Parts: sequence; C-alpha cells; structure tokens
Amino acid sequence: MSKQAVPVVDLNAVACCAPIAARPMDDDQAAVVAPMFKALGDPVRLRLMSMIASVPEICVCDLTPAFDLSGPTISHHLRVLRDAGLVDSERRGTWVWYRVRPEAFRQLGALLDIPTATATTG
Amino acid sequence: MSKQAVPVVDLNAVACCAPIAARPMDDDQAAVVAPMFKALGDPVRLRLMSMIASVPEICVCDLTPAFDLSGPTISHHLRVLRDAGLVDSERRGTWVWYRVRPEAFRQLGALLDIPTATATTG
DNA sequence: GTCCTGCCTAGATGAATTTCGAATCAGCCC
DNA sequence: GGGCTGATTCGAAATTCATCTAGGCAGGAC
Repeated sequence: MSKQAVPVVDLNAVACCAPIAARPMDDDQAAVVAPMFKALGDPVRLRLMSMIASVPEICVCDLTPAFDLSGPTISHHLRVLRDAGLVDSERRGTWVWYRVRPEAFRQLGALLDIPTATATTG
Repeated sequence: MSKQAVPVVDLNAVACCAPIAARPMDDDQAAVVAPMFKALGDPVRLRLMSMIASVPEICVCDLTPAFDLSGPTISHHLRVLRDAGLVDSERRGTWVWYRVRPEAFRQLGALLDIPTATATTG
C-alpha cells in the first residue's frame, strides 16, 4: 500500500452536500446519490430532464412527440426521474405537468464542485 | 495502459458548459453526456470516483481493499470511469495510479448549473 | 532463468433495464 | 351513462449490466 493515497480531510460535518472531491464518500451516501446520477445516465432521460428544466413546467403531451418512442416508454422514463427525486408531477385536468425539483438539481451540482486544489493539480 | 488510456468520450465534442437547464439538449449532446452520468450512477463507481477525486492520485492497491468486491470487479468499474473520460490511469512500475480528469469533472458540474431564472421561477 | 505480486482480460451467469402492445385509470364533453 | 383523449400500469421480450472464476501479462526479487 502507498502512503500518499490517504486522504487528508477534516470536513466530517457535511455529509449531504459536500462535493465528491472533498473526501471519500461513504457507502450510505453513495447509495443515496448514485440513483440520481443513474437517472441522468440515459440519453432519453437526460433530454427529458433538459426539456423540463428549460421551462417552469411542461406537459407530457409536449414531451412525448419529441421522441421516437412510445407513450408508455416516455412515461416509464419520467417515473425514473420522479423516483430519483429530480422532478415533480402534477395532474391538472386532462394533462399531467412536470417540473424540476430545484433543490435536487442544486445538490447534484454541489456534489460535482471542485472544492479547492485537490483535483485541479492533475 | 497506452492503448486503453484514450477516453471514449470526446470532451471537445460537447457543447462545453451549457447548463442542462439553459435549453433543451439535442440528441447528439445527450448521447455524449449521458455515459458520464451513467458512469457515476453506480454506488461502487461513485465511491471510486470520490476516492480518486479526493487526492491528487491514488493506487489501485488502495482502492480495492475499500470494497467487498473482487479485484476484477473493481478493475471493471475503473474501466467504465476511464471510458467515460472521468479518470486517467498510468502504470508506474508495479502499481497503476488513477487520477481525475478535471476538465470532465468541471464540465459535468457546469451542466448542472441552474441559469438562475428558469427552474427557480416555477 | 523461476517465482511472486499487482492488475487486467475473457467468458459465463443471474439480475436489472429498455422497450413495446394491451389493458387500465382519470378527466372532459355530448 | 357512453365515448373520447391523455397518461399510467401491466406483462413480456431483448438487451445490457454487475459480478464472479480462471487465466494472462508486467514488473520486481531471488
């Protein structure tokens, strides 16, 4: 085993939103965060997420025609995004509207922050 | 490592740093970016990424014992991260060292930026 | 040279994912 | 109520994925 691989961290306070690069992530936190990244790890869902995040809210009827996929398939992907906590849905009359959950979005962004000088030296 | 060290993802091909929420992402860009998120969408890989990003560089021999998984499995996950363009590897003597690719890391963070007007007004 | 250690590759396998058509649920209009 | 449209859920097929064991290559010690 090498010596310099031991991480030098004292930020044991923040577990929820500390950047990935701040210190090694523990198993529990990884289990919580990974599904969010996983939800964005599909091109269809990434485009759906982008379409939803680009406007205050958007109807499923406006999302589906943008893809060459069946309605149930789009519905499935939207559910994955919703289960991951990235979006919210609300039925209003005939249509169902989706919007982004800004706090989840912000949290993901914070996780990818580069704290200070660790990863920038490579 | 010489032939495998070339990342599959071409970072320059991505519309660099345009946030997901700025405008709907097109199909090509989604196809390039999604594998990066997908690579982070597994708890093991997320912890690996975090361990690598927390230090300037780290030896595989320090990564493997942190998990209850076989060596080949860890090697597989490291390859996924490498193919996604998130990390780089280099053999020096007996050991292989991994380090983060800061530009990929920064780009992912930029993608999750909120352009301060769209997603917060919903 | 031989042996040992560290890491990767190859092949196999059970689990998860993506996708569809069919069926179902929710709301509106006549 | 009956019919229509929008969205989800159900059940199944094809694909992909995470993981293992076995084996191979590179480098150092002898």
